[in-house]
Parts: sequence; C-alpha cells; structure tokens
Amino acid sequence: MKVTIKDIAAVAGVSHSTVSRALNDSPQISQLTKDKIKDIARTMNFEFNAGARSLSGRKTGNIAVIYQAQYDQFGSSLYVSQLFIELRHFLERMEMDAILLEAYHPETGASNISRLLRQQKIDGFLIVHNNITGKDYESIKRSGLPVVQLHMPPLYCRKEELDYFFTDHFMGGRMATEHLISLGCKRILTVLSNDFDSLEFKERTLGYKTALEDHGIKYEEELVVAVDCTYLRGYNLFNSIPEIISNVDGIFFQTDIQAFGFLTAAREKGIRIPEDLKVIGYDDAPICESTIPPLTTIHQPRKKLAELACDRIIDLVNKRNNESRIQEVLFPTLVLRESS
Amino acid sequence: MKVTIKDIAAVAGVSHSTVSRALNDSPQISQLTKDKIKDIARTMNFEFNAGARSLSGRKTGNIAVIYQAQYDQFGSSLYVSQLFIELRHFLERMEMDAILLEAYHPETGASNISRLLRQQKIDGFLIVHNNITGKDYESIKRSGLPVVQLHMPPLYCRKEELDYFFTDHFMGGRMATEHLISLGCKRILTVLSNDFDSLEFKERTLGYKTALEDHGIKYEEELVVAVDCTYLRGYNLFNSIPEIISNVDGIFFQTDIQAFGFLTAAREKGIRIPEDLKVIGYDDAPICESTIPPLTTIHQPRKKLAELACDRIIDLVNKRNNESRIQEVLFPTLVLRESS
DNA sequence: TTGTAAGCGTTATCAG
DNA sequence: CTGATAACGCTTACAA
Repeated sequence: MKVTIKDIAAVAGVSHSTVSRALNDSPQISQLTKDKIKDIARTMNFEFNAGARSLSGRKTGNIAVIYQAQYDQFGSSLYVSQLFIELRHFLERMEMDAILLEAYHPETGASNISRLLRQQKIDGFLIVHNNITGKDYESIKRSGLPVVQLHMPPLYCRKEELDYFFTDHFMGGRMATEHLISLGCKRILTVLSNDFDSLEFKERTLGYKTALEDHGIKYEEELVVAVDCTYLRGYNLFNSIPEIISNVDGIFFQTDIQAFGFLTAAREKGIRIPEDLKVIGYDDAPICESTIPPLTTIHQPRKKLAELACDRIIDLVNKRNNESRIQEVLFPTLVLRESS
Repeated sequence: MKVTIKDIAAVAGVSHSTVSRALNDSPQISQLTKDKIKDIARTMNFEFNAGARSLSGRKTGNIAVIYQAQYDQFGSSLYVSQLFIELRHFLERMEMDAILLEAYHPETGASNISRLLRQQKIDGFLIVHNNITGKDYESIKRSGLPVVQLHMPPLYCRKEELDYFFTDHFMGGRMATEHLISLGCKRILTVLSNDFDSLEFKERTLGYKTALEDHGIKYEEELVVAVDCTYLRGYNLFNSIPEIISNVDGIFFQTDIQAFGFLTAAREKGIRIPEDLKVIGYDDAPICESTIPPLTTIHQPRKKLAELACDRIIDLVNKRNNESRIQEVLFPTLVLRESS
C-alpha cells in the first residue's frame, strides 16, 4: 500500500540510499539518475514517511503556531484569525503543516511548547502571543529550534534575541491622529480597548500623543478613554461621556468595532459624519466597508507579515542566513473611506 | 538532552522494552514496576519521541482538521472558527495536536488529505467541510484511518458510511419560524445568505416552510429572499424590498449579521422592534448581545458538537467501539432576547 | 513478569 | 557517483 524508498529503489534498480539522495537533491547524484528516480517517485505517488524522516534526524515538516484564543469576535482575535489564514497559506506553499495551539494546557497549565519540544514534533515556532514564559523561551533556545515572533513583542524575553516581525502600533496611532489633524481637527478624542493586557493600545495612544505634540495641540487626559472592545460600548459613548463627545471634532477609535457602534449612534443623533465630526478606526476589519458611512481606518499589513514570517522560519529551519536575527517593524497604512 | 526510554531503563535498572510496556500501561507489567517507571519518567520529564513512535506503528498524536477558509467574518466562518477553538480544546485535553488545514493546496490544487495519508502524519480526520472529493473519501477509507464529519453532510460521500455530528438546520429554521408564529406573526419573511453553496440555508428554509404549513399559513415565494451575508445587505433591505418589508410582521434572518444590519435600519426608520415587527436571527454570534434591541436567535450547540466529535475520533483512533458508525444530529436551541 | 532482538523508513558514514 | 550498513527511538513477537 504505502510506497517507500525501497520500493522505488527496486523499480529503479538502484539502492535505497541512492533514492534517498536523489530525492533530496544531493549533489553527488548524476542528473540522469535523479531525473529517472524522481520520475518514478512521482508516478508511484511517493511521499516521505514523516515519522521515519524525523526519526533519522531530518525535519518533521511541522511548524507550531502558538497563539492566544480569545472569544471576542473583533479586535485582536479577528485580526489573529485572519493572520493565521495567511500564515497557513504560506506554509502550505512549502508543504509544511501548521500545528496551531495555545501555549499552555487549558486544565493543567502544562506548557505545550515544552511538550512539543520533548516530543520532537516540530521544526520551529511561530509565536503570535506575547505572554510566553521566560522558561519556555529558554527551552526553545536550548533545543536549537528557530522561533519567529509575530505581531507583538514578548513580555518575558528580550526581543533583541529573537527574529521578529511586528507592526508599528505607535506609528499607526500617530498616522491616525495626524490624519484627523490634517483635516482640521483641533480636539481629538481617542477611544481604546480595555480588554487585553496587550501593549498595542498603549503604543497607539503614545502615537496619538506624539501627533498632538508635533502639531502644537495640547494633550488632555480626559480625551483618552478606555472601554470594552464592543459595538455597544461604541454606541453608548454618547451616554457614557456626553460632555466629552460634544466637545470634540475628531475621534480616533483604536478598534473598528467601537467606531462602528459609534457611527450608528451618531447617525441616530443626527450628527453628520464626517461633516460635524471625523472618525477613524483601526484594523481594517471587513465590516469597515459596510458601515455607514464606510469607515476610514488603519490597515495592518498582515499578509506581508505572514509572508515575511513564513519565509523566515523556513529559512531558519533550513539553516539559511541564520547567523544573525532579522527584526522588522512594518508600517501600517491609512485606508481612506468616508468617515473622515 | 533528550531523554529516551533507554535513559529511563538505565535509571530504573530494567530493559527499555519494560519501560515501553510500563508507560503504555501494558497488562503484563506489575503495578509496582509500572509505578516506579512512571515516576522516573515524570521526574525526568520524559515524552515519547513522536517520530519514533509513529514509525514503529503506533500513533502520531495528530488529528487533521480539514476546513474551508472563508474570509467573511460572520456566518459560517465565524461559527467555524469558534468551533475550531472548541475542537482544539478537547483534543488538547487528550494531548493530541490539531493540524488545521484546507483540503486542497491553494496553488496546485493537490489534495492535502492524500498527502497527509501518504506521509503518515496523522491518526485521523475531523472534517468540517462539505466539499471533499469522493476520491479523497476513498483514500481515507483505504488507509483505514478514522474520519468524523462535522457540521454538515458531505456532498461526495454517502453520509451513512461516516461517523458524523451535525446540527439540525431544518429544525433550527422550523423553531425560529414557529417562535414567530407563536408570537402572533401571520406574514413572515425569511432572509438567507447566497454566499455559500452549503446546504444549511436550504434546510433552514425548508424548516421555515414546514412551520408555516403546520400552522396553516400559506407559503409565498416572494417571502424567501437571498442576499449577501453582510451587515449592509441587512441594513439595505428597506431599499431593496420595501414593499415586502412593509407587509410582514416577522422576519427570520438566517444569519445574525443580516439581522443586525436590519435592526439598525429599523431603528432609524422608527419601526419598533418587537412591537411593530418581530425579528429572529441564526447562529448566536457574540454580536447578538450587543444589538439594539438584543437579538433573539438560534444557537447551534457547537461546544457539544466539538466534544462529541473529539471523543469519537479519539475512540476510533484507539479502536474502541468502532464496529458501527455513530451518527448524531443535534438540535439547536432558541435564545430569547428582546427582538421578538 | 521481564529481557532480547527484529523491524518500522529514513539519513549518514564509510567503502569502493 | 553508488552501495552496504549503522543508527534514530520505539513497539512487539519470541524466549526465558
């Protein structure tokens, strides 16, 4: 049933080691035999046995994608699930499989990272999770397996030690705010999410402040408001902070969904967007095209991020260019729609 | 660095086969030695080498979860991504890893199912995808690996041959409609999605018809409307089918997001929900609690589904109770909120 | 109840 | 350039 290199060797009239070498493109095999063997392998529908391959010291063909499941449907969670689709696409292109899992066992709290390491099930890690223990980073380093950190800096590992690809949340916050300023806004509210312990909102808020300063606009503490990352909280802003809302001419929402709720409420109140008040969101969720008016927002380059991360982890797995770390912070982009 | 059964054998003063047997709970090992060996294994932080284990004929510890990536954020896609979180949780509990992937290579179209089979990378399949070729089902059957089909019946395999767990979309549609009828609705519109080729909307619509018939309400073709599964389409219903909307007293939306858009538009038009018009959705997406008013909907028992499917695939992998198929269709439940 | 030895499919070393 | 052969870590007859 299952075809092995021995079967191919029999058909080709060579030894199984020749087949192994040929299929692995060893330079010590003549092009002729290579072609012949590869041809036979193809017609016999051969694939390397993953277990055998990994046992004899080569690769498993699996990359662990460590992430943090969150049950919200917007914000980080939606973004991460979209990012994952991209990641898997790039890995698949290389015939690698993604083992997607959380860092810690939901009941025992045992580290899945350390388990995978000991089981030798994978060739490397893509980490989309900022809350991995220092101990786990240590284990990974000891194992010699490559890691690429994505999206956000780790809390318990010096980021200088890792290969990483992040997006620049500071710049995103700054761009969003500058965009509003460029449109003439003088008093800008920013609404962030209090759902996550992640640093991204801090960064975005810092960008907001910087943009204000750069344009000589006074920073006012009351113009930074943190609420749940939900539609309803955005919608209810008119009730929760009425006096603030009525005295600003621009709002930078740090998640699209909050902006979405707000837009709806504004329409009901007869506030014209963008004439009376300009609004910008963050993330470029699919819903942005659907809001009324369509939402100007900040797009994070997740496709690019996924591509870079996958290319990099595959290089590292294959020990190419692995003398030094590659660390890149990608800029987000402004997506102009009609709310600003 | 890596600890193997030989290392444990050395410490325990037994042979490595005894260690293997003990850790695999073989009945031919005395409890005493078992305990001793397990203890040593634990303190040495031992895990079986996955490659070796799979090579020598035992299991890989991997389950392939085959799904269909869709880029929409609601409807099937959101449901599936939430289902997947549940699946992974149950698998993780058994120390199994999930390899999540699409059925076919995005570029070459090659079957990932057949590749995984030939690579012998996995112990079984969870399929959340109704569009797998008959050829692939054939290959799986020949391989002897177990399959559990989830969520929806396969298009190219007789479902009688599979273990499966579905939710009853017919019943869901019927329940939703009966709920509206029980509240006094006489003319009920149903809005479905035209995004997918899936059968679920057909089923729901059938349930809708049956409920009408059961209560002596005439079925009218014009009261079944298919639009994109988006917020905006729901919102624009007042423009796209004004005369229909103004002549119904209840609407059964087959996706929550469409209902969501509609609720917003209704509020703007001054139509009171549920006084003037009763509305029910489908899926119980997180957003339902956030809409104004909160959306009555049909909840699909995805947690239960995930649990049953994982328990079953693990039984099958371990060759327990595998003489006959287990096939179950779970009922959805009505979630009462304020839109009806 | 336990140990010995063969074998799983691959890669790597060493000869030729 | 190619072929034997050992080795990877585990399971499993077969022996004791």
